[in-house]
Amino acid sequence: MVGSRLEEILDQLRSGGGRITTARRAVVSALLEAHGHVNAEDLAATVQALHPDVHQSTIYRILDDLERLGVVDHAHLGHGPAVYHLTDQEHHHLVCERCGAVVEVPDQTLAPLSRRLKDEYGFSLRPRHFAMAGLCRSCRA
Amino acid sequence: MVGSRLEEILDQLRSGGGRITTARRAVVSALLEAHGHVNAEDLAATVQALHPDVHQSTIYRILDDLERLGVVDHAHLGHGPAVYHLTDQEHHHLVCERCGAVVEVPDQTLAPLSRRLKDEYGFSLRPRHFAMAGLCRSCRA
DNA sequence: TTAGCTGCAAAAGGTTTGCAAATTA
DNA sequence: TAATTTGCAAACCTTTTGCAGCTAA
Repeated sequence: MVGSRLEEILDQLRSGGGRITTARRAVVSALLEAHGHVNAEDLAATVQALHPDVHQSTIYRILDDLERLGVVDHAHLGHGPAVYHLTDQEHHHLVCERCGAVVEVPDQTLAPLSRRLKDEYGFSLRPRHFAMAGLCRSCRA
Repeated sequence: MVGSRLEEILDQLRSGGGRITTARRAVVSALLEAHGHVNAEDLAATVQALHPDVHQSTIYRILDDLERLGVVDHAHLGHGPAVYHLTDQEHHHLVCERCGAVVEVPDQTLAPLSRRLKDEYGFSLRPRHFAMAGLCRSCRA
């Protein structure tokens, strides 16, 4: 149920010392609606449909706050703007360099690589933050 | 020998219908000197040390041309500017989200993942284009 | 009441573009 | 000479910031 997830997140904000404002409620709702990756502009459009005077800069600030709380993460899926999503909707992104299609892959697909990088380089992969580029099925000639 | 590699690349430019100019020669030299990833600004600094009036926009245009020729590739290693490198200096990048350290890993480390993504998703990974984020040995607490 | 948010406007950072002048082949 | 490149300035796009006013607690 989405409503309770909303309240859960707002509670996290509250207990992190934050205040519940219209803008914050709206941004979290929009993220929940988005069901995946959204960029700040689309998020703004969704929020502003109901609350026209929520400024884009406020949205960036809220996303920042949520990210600091660990509720939201963002990824760079190509040359355009970053995309944001709730951390419980996590998945890895494969982005087609030609057509821009985004393929989502589950955690366990990256797990072996992740283990190897840790063993060989002491590096803890956090593979959600950046997308992996390539060519999708239909674009690779 | 670097000089011949330079001529090789200039030949590629020529046979691609391009002209050899001071700016182009200087950018390719700077790329050869760089021995790895450089961002446009650093590249500009190197070029401008000898040719002060080569403009930054010219450098972007040349990098674009070289990329179209397949001689150069770029990657996004974090939130900052893109970094460029010659395609024969290819390697994958692991970037520490905390301290910015860049670890280079060889192709074959990514090969199993690459194979799997192709099998399961029909996706051809081109993993050089985007860096993989995480925490380096000294930063993971 | 008062710390914390927000709107606004302006700036920042990286990159791209239009155009006229310079240069290469 | 003709077509490409270049320098410059200005625009662009995404994101950040300073500040004064507003609002949740």
